[in-house]
Amino acid sequence: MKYPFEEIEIKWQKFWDEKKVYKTDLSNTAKKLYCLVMLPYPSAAKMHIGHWYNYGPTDSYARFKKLKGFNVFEPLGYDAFGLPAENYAIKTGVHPQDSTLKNIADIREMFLRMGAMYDWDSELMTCVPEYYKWNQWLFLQLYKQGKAYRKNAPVNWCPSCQTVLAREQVLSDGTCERCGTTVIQKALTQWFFKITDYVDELLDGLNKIDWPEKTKAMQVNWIGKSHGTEAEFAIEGHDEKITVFTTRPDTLFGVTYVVLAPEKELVQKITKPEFKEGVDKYIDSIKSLSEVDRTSTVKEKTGVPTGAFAINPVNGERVPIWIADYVLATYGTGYVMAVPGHDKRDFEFAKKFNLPVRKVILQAGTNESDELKEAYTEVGTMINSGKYNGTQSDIGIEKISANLEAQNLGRRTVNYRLRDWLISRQRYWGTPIPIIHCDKCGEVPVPEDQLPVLLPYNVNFKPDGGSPLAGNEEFVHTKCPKCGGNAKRDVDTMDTFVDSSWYFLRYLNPKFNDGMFDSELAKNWMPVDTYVGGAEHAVMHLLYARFIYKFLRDIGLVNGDEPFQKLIHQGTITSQGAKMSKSKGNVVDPNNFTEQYGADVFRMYLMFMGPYDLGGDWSDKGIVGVDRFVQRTYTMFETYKDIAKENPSNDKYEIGGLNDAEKNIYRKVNQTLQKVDIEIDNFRFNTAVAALMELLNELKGLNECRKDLQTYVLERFALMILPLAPHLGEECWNLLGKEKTIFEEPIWFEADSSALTKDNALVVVQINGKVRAKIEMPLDLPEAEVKKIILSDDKVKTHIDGKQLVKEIYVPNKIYNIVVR
RNA sequence: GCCGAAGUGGCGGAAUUGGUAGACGCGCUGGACUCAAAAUCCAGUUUGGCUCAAACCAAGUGCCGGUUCGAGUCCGGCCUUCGGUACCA
Repeated sequence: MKYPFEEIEIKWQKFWDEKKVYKTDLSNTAKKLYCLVMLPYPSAAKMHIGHWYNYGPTDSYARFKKLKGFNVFEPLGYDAFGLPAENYAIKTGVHPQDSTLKNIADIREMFLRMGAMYDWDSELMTCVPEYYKWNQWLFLQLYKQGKAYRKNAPVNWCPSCQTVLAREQVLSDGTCERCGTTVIQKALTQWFFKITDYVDELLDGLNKIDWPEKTKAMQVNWIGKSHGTEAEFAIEGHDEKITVFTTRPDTLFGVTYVVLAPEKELVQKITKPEFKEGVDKYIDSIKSLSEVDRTSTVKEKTGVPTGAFAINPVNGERVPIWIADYVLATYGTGYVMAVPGHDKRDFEFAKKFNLPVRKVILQAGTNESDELKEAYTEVGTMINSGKYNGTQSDIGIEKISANLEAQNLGRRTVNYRLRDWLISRQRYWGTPIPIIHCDKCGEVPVPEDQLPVLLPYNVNFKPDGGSPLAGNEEFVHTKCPKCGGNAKRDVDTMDTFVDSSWYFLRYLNPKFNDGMFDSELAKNWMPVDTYVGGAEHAVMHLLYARFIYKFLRDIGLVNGDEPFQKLIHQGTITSQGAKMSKSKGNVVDPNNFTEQYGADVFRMYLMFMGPYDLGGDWSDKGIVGVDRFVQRTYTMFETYKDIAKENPSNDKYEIGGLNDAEKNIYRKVNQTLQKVDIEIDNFRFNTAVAALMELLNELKGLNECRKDLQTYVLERFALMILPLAPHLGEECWNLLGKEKTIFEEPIWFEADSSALTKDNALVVVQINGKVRAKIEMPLDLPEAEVKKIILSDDKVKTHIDGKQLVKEIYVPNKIYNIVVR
């Protein structure tokens, strides 16, 4: 009979639900395992194959761990605030709350259909006051410590999303991470979280966690720590100084000009009157450029002189001050000393504007008088550098830095690329920022007992350039908590990455009323043991969550320094070579396959396709193979219906007491047990499925085994397939005639180690590295015996006859390599 | 440019510490069953040579070179693809 998946899937889902088999007892922490998967965003677009690929295999891992005796906590929630719902509302008029709740219902249904073992009592969504109240509370705690602050700064503005973005949310090509529109720069007063307070810890903590090296490298690069020296250049005729940051103080003698970022205020102060027009014009021309154009490395460098001069602290030399857009106001001090001889960018710039190039580092094997064709940026011997001449430049770095410090003209310092996290959003569908602006008292935090600041339902969320909440009079007008006078609420909402930076703590008790989360539970259940999600969050979510976790630790709410111990990235499933998206029209609907083959086959096929972290281009070519495997499995269990009732198995069999067919199968099943165990544990589902297929092929000889051994084998087969195809697994177990289901009483069979050995060894004979024969012989034979057998082999003889044996290498029970001449 | 990962049959992909390359699956070919087809089952399937066939021989894991008794795996130099990042001083 064909495996009736519709019937069987519904049957077990209902059963699991009724028995509440997935409810985790959080009071039992002896063998706790927190398995977390990044919470889905409930967008209007239906779940696609990528979702199944993310959630299905992770659930299989969690189930496997449960069978292995772990007390597994596997929760699920919804990242329910955010732009797409609001944009959808603008387009269709459907309120974000309504569409979001509907989408959540759809997603939940899909997860049930998948047969995932989520603890539904822990389900949460971020868009309800019970949740976002605690975003506000978190904000206030950060605020109290000066870690949430407001400043006017040039920020990234997405003209399409009509909101500012954090730096991490701007892609490398200068476009918006969400919508792909080119982001522009705007100076605005916005709220920031001071992630930079934790910068060193965020860097060092990476050494303590089991994450993909690639991801750690991305965070390291993003944080961008660099050691260097600040040097002070006096400005001719001004009291102010220009402090530059450099990683190469050894090249200070090669400075031939100084460059300021055009937007720095100092520029206005020092520009000579006769240069003012040129400078103003230049600054204007820069403003009209987008961030993409501005930072493009291909673009020719531009700049203008200010007419002012700076004094080099090491040699008192007078050098011109320029402004140029290749110097960024946001990195270092915004001022740069230019050493064209030994910096690529400075070289280019100097060549273009005919500024002098001075060689101060001599490349080994070249002459002082050789003209520099390009900047030499490596270590060399210092020249034209006064008393440092002849010094190796890497030593010169130390010497000059020490000297600057001694003269109070500079200091060694550290610079970071990481900037504070901009969390304000000029949008509606998010957490209101709990701040009141009072004319008298200024910025006043909403008292904690007045939280949550509710997000009003009625609001005009059509974009008109400002925050939608500003249009809701009732929301905006309030009393100042300090003086009682009329005041206005902050009308911005928070970046949704705030929601997702601590949701995993809330899962432990989403109904908790006395705080952000149940701190006691968190102390017992954190860190998350295994976290699975997309690599695209490497420098956004995964950095923010680490930061917030460290802050929560500092205010005593959690123990430990890192929230996610082990991190796994699932690969991306593409379709026709591209990411699946509605606009490309290449979205593959999972329902096509679940309707035809059932959830188990589909899940298993996704796992069988290839390595989990690789992803790949979608093709349904092989799904019939997995379907056949499931059909054959089901047929086999039907054939042996109720066998466990009539012929209970032993826990173990003595190899010696088995006939050949039994021996083979007994060994194979135990080998597979060991293999499947290791493979699933390491998220190598493809090889786990393959091992089970191999076993099934071997079980053709099952009817030649004694009955109770048949039970032994089938019990193990059912158990192994269960994490991968949960409905089928339960059904198979049930067919054996078992009273209890596996998930009521999770068990796992350990492999019988005595069954993993072989009777014979197959020794491969190589002659000059080429395989010439394969000879079966008893295990662990002394080498001399082995040699005797091999040299008497006909095939071997033909290859060594008449030749001289030079060398022999024997790898016991495996390889015998003979070198002849 | 820099950082990271990958490149294996017609296809998806296997291969402890260097030790039988191609597991498992798809597809294809042949056969069984069938009036026929589908489904299912059995056998074969890296390429080339030789052969009725088997045996056998040769080549083969992106390219070139190296280390080694032995390299998909290690080392050096490239090429391609995919991610990340990009004037960071």
